[in-house]
Amino acid sequence: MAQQPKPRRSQAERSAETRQRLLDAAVSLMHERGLAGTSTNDIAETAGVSRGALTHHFESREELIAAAIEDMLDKVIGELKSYATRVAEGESSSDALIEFLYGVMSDRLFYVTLEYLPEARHNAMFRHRLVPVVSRWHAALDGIWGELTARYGMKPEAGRDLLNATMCLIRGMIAQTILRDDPPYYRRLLDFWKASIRAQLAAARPERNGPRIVTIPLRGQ
Amino acid sequence: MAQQPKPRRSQAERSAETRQRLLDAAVSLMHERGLAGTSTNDIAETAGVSRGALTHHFESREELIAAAIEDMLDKVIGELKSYATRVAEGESSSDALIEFLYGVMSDRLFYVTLEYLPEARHNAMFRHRLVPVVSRWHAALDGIWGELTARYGMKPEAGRDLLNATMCLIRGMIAQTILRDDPPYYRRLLDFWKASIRAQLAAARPERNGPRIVTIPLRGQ
DNA sequence: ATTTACAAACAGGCTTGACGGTTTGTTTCG
DNA sequence: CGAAACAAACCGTCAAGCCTGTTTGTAAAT
Repeated sequence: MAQQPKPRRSQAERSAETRQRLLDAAVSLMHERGLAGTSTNDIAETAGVSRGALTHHFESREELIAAAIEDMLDKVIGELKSYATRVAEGESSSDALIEFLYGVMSDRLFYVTLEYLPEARHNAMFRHRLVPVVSRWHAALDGIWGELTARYGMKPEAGRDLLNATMCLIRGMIAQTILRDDPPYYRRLLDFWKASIRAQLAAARPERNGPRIVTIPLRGQ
Repeated sequence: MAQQPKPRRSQAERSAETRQRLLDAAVSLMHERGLAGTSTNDIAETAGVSRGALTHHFESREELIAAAIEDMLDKVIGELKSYATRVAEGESSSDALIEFLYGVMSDRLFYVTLEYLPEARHNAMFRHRLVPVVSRWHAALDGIWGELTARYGMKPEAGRDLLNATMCLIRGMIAQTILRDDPPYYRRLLDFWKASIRAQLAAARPERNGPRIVTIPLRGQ
């Protein structure tokens, strides 16, 4: 019989852990069963706490869901910033960045987003609660991308267009995976996009190694 | 007292109208209140028929929702095909096509799609029911786009990449509108994309009017 | 001892699918 | 043709299930 591990945790510790377990459970269930299929009962059970504990920590289901999304996004923003420092140290290509972004989005992030977007669309309270968090996420994205495009001597505005297009493309791809299961298709599309970005970045600094893709049409002139 | 307009409709006519009213109501409500906020009660009320009539025509809520989506998609496929004939007659540019596609998607189509995608993701029956309809939609898209790219002498594969990227971009943009209300942003992004497509199409037929966008970097060489 | 964290039971509301009954249209047959 | 038999469309009600938020009770920390 092992000694019971009871290190007499402080209230703050107990509380924080319970809260975190609930947040994690909420995100996992949203991902696995969808928002509609995620009841407060399920969340409490998955978290291994009672429903009473849940109602103690969160005023309503909506509040819990919003907090869970916020927590998820903050963690991903952390990942993004740590990646940004690596880019700043010159350890990244546009290909790698696109691959990284697609990885982050398709791991769980955008599938969970697809779960709560409808709710955000029809529930103003919920939406307003989430907008600032999403803004932080975009700011973090802008930072890392600005780093990259600046290095290529690209104008910030043009770079931002490229970033925004990239993110929209990734969103659209992931949304499509739900009704079209075709990995080679997505692989091909992502490679196509990486090549496009490479070409545009190369075109942005013609003084260095010059544009390689755009030279092809010159034969015709 | 006006004569009651009772042209003694046949059973088939009565039935078809009731059914159609239910389908239309279901799509409208999905768009306005979301899938979760659309009960069979609401649908029957909006359609102006009794709930009994609803259960008579559709075995279950799920079946009704699926039929409504199918109906919506089939109608849009119709629009698409009629647009395709206009393209075949040479009455369209890539700019106009992109604008048309964005218009179709953002009018209702993709917002409704965002409503049922989560359900499709977690409900295999529902998903399998929808896959063939979505395939028809993509086939219609391929047709119209192939028409356009062929006219520009572009290889079918390259053209398809462009189409797929365009559709994913549009999907991602529309998804983003829910948490980012910023029309100029979307306008700008769409214009950016139209320019990109124009450049790629121009590059595909250098023998005609030659590439205009890609000539800029030549100064540096 | 008092506040905080947690637990369990409860009540109200909503939704879906099922069922019996009614109206309307169609077909059969004298 | 006309009535009767049949089938389809339609209506209103009901019961079972689930979910959320509330309330009441207990244990743990300060």
